Amino acid sequence: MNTSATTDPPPNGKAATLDDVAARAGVSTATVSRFVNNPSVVAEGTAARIREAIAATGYIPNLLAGGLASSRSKMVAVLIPYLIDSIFNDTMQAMVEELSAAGTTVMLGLTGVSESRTEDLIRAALSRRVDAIIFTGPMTPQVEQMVQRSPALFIQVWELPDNPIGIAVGFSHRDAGRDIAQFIVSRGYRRPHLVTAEGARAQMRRAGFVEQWQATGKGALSESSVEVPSRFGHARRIFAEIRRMPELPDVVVCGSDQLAQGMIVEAITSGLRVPDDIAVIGFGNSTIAGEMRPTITSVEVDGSRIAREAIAAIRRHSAQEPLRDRWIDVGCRLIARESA
Amino acid sequence: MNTSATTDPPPNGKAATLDDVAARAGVSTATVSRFVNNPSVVAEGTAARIREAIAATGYIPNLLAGGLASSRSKMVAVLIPYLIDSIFNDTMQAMVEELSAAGTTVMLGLTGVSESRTEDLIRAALSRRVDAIIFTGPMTPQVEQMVQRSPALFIQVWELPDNPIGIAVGFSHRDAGRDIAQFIVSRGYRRPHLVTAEGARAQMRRAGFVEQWQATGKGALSESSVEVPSRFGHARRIFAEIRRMPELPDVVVCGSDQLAQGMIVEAITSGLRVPDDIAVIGFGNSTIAGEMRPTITSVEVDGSRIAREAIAAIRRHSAQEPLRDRWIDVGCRLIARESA
DNA sequence: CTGAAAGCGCTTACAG
DNA sequence: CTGAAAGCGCTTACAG
Repeated sequence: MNTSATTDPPPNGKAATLDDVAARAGVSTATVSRFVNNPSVVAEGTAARIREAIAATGYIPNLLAGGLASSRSKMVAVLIPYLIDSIFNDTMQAMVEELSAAGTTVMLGLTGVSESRTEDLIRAALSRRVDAIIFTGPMTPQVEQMVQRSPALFIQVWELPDNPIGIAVGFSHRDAGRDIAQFIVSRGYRRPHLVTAEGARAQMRRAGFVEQWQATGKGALSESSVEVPSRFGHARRIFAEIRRMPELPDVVVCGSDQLAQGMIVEAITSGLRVPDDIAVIGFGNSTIAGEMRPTITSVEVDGSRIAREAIAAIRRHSAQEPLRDRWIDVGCRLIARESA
Repeated sequence: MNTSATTDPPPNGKAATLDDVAARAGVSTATVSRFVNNPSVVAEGTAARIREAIAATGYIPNLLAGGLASSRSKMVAVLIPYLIDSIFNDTMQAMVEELSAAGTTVMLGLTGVSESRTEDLIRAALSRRVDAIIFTGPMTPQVEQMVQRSPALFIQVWELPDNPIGIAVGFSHRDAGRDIAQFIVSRGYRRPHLVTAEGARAQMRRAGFVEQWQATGKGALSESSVEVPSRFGHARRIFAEIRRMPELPDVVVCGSDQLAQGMIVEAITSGLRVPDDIAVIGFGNSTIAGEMRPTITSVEVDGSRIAREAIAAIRRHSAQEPLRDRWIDVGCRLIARESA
């Protein structure tokens, strides 16, 4: 037990390096490096001396140097549109936690809906020589080109594009839309109102919904659109639109649980009962879906699974193993609760 | 105008380096480096040739190497407890956006409430030789020690501790608590119910509230406590507690707008009117505060200002300028809306 | 299991 | 305004 870690000042003014540790432990820097990265390959006696030296010097490896030398940065970029109210938040929470637990540094980029910002962030990620880029945004030719010539693994999550550059971990938004329509039909709703955000994924869900509704539904479909992301605050305007309709819809299909929550608040405030007078369906199964009153019928996406699959793929890619699949379909499932 | 950027393959299989650019432009690597980091110091003719070479080779600087050589990583760590429902989200959104816009890479760490995880993340940040660490968690001796011997600027945000290690950008939670009590008194409420989360900052607000209430309030104060973070989902239990009380409180003071939102939903669902039967106050002035029905009386914290001050401090620190203040008080202000 | 040494791709005094 | 060269702190074949 050596307690000098807290008392020994660094040898000089600056941070301890591998050299300092090696000198103190009486071994070469190569051996210290091996110990730090893969302790099992050094003899136990040597390891003990190195451990002591690391503690005594307060050595913290310089991953800038390490990454440069090994050309493996152990860093992954995570690019999402917003931090606030994003439908990806649960997935990203799991993603960031698991990456950190695996010793990977997470670079966060907020793309908003700006293509130029997205490109800047991709460029920044490539500048850091990230091992992978986890991406939720829409592809542009610029992004595609930058990413293609880089060795970083490009992972599109929350969707399954036809031709992913790297790999995709997600689900079919078209199928999700169909599932919702099917559910609505099975419950006997006849006047659905569909609220769709402008993004590509939301449009895919809309397409699936409309397709299925036209095939099996009975009654008229009305629609509204909102900016991305589908937020709580959009509900006020949408609800006003609905109230102006000659006949009230019997179910409102929302692009997020936050928007669904807003619709419920608007409905209740104006004296309607949910789901009796008007039913509401959300999307994403965020935590509040199960906590709202009434609880919100929503579509669950297994964010942890997406995170795990993405991380497994990164691990394989880093180990030079071939990627097994270009598409990893994690599916999604509708959870019927009180609101519809 | 040179369009070869999109057509020229990289010279060999790997990414272009400064050497490639320098060779193509017929200058030294030093000059290219200067051009990349400070274009104005190179002659215009030279600059033009370098620009062409960069475009042609698709050169993307390696910031691992750059950071190692300059010992300025242009990276900042942002450590927050959660991505979901966090009261910091608006501040952090602004922070990340402004950092990115300034060309700084953001390393994101999710500390949860775990001290060991916090320490791992601090260590990871120091391993990357970040220029600064933006921190919202509680200090531990371990964290303090690691951070103290590092050249990174340590910035505690959303609070003003007595003795910050680096600097603090925040506000007095005690004063915030006092302000809320004062508001309540001024509105004539007499039976406040205070819901406090376990975290240190929430406890400070509680202390300020209780102090002020005892000095100027009239009537009995009741209390509940919740886990951090103060979430929407906590409302159900708290409301049940309140209903069991012999006399209903006339105002519920919540630790976040999300919790306040939950309280409103619970109240309305059980047939109470807000604020007539029971008033509700939030904290943080998140976007939903102004969007909820009724809109939520809350305490505004200027997240953008916190972000800007933090970034200005980082800039000064990186430029070796002396820090001006150890505490930057951005204050906070109560915004009266419909809910109380 | 361990060491000597080259090399990763930049930056930056220093000199001109 | 520009170049030659040392150095940042690691990793990793290669050899033993």
